[in-house]
Parts: sequence; structure tokens; C-alpha cells
Amino acid sequence: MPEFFHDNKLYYTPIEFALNHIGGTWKMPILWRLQKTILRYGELKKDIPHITHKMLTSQLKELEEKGLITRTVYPVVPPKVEYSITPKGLQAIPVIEHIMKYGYELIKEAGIDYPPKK
Amino acid sequence: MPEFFHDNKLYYTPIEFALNHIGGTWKMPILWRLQKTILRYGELKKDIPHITHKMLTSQLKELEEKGLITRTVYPVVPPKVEYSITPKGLQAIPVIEHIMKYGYELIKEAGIDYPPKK
DNA sequence: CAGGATCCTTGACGATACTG
DNA sequence: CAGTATCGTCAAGGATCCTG
Repeated sequence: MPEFFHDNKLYYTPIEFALNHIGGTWKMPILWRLQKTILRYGELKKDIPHITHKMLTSQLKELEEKGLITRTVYPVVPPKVEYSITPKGLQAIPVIEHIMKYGYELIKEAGIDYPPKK
Repeated sequence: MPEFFHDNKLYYTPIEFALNHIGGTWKMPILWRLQKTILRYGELKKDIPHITHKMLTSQLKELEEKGLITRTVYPVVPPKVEYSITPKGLQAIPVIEHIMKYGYELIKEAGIDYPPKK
């Protein structure tokens, strides 16, 4: 696995390159919500528990820069901004599905009560 | 996606839980090498370009703690330590395969020369 | 040969306040 | 409503040195 440069950043493996697109705590949850619906900033914020304003903004920006989502601004007051997934974003959905499924397996095997019955 | 606690750590999604097991720059490359062979510390070190001593040690320890690999020490001098994958580790291989494939797709679409012909 | 310990830099992330 | 800007904290990770 030789390394390579892209966008002024060094990557060691294809895995690292992939995780740079969809890795981290929030990118997959965001893409997951957008896979079938267009959502406004505030809707995403409400839908994703515990994500902070700063993280949501920065992650949305990164996803847009990488071409996985599209940002549409409506010139009205108060502002209205919609986020939608692109074909390139849709390409990540099957991968996310696998990772999520793997996560559920691990949770089950760990004997964790999930989702927790209150 | 409700959150849950495990091992004194808070997780927000199954995705995050999964990435805690195989995420980061090095865990998947390590598991990938071990999927069909038992390797010594020094062999892994040589096989994985650019990984530092500290990272390899810490990642191996984490993978062992999570039960994805086994560490076998031979009481000889100089020391000989072998690492092998467990059934739980093998469970991650298909997921890694998907992420890697996704990474290759992204690299190709980005027009990156990979692997680079020198 | 394998790996622990230490020091240091960097950047990820949260909290808060401000703006069109 | 959506987004910047700023500040502070903390942990990931690199470099180096030491040990059985």
C-alpha cells in the first residue's frame, strides 16, 4: 500500500482516503439522514442528537467540499438552507450500511441493551 | 439513534461504536495483514510503511483488548511475539473489504495515479 | 527484539458570543 | 435561521531515549 498526495494532504492507504471522506463521528450519520430526504440545517440539527452547532456546520462544509452533498441557499429572511445528497454521496450509502450493520453486531455481542428500553 | 455507555465511554451511534473497533489510520491495515497469516511485531512493522513504533504498539494493544487479535509471547531471548487474528477479528474483514473498495473507487474518480508508477 | 516512558506539537472539539 | 469568530481544553500522535 504505497502512499499518495491529494489536496495537499498525505494518505497512506485507500482506507485512510475513504475514512477521510466519511469517517469521524458525524459524517456518516449526516449522510444517512440525507439519503432519501432533503433537509434544512435546523432539521438536521434536531435529528442528530448531541451534535454541536460547530460540528454540524464544519462537517456539512467538508461534505460539500468533497462533493458528497449539495448546499442550496434560498435568499429569504429568515435564511433557508437545504442540504441534499449527491450521486457521489449515494455511493457511500452501501458502505455506511455495512459499517452500521457491523456496529449492531458488535453491540449485540457485547451484550449491550440497545436501543435502551427506558 | 440513541446513545449508550460501554467501557466507561459514551457512544452516540452504532457507527461510532464500530469505528472505535476498527477506525483510525492503522487498525484496518493491521487486521488486513493478519487475516491470513500470523506475524511477528517486526514483520508487521516492516510490512506497514510509515507506521511508527508507538502507533503500532498502541494499536496492537487496543486490538488485543477488544478481542480482535491474539498476542503470543515466546519466552526466549531475544523476545519473540506473534500476533494472530481471532474469529471476532475475522468478522471485521468483510467490512474492511468494502471500505477499501470504496477507497479505491474514490481514488480512481479523483484521477489519482495509484499505485504510482515511479 | 519488543515495548515502555517521556516530552512535545498539533488539531479536534466544545462553549460562547456575535451577525446578516 | 443559519453561519462566523474566538477562546480554551484535551487527546492523538511523532520523536527520542531507556530496558529486560
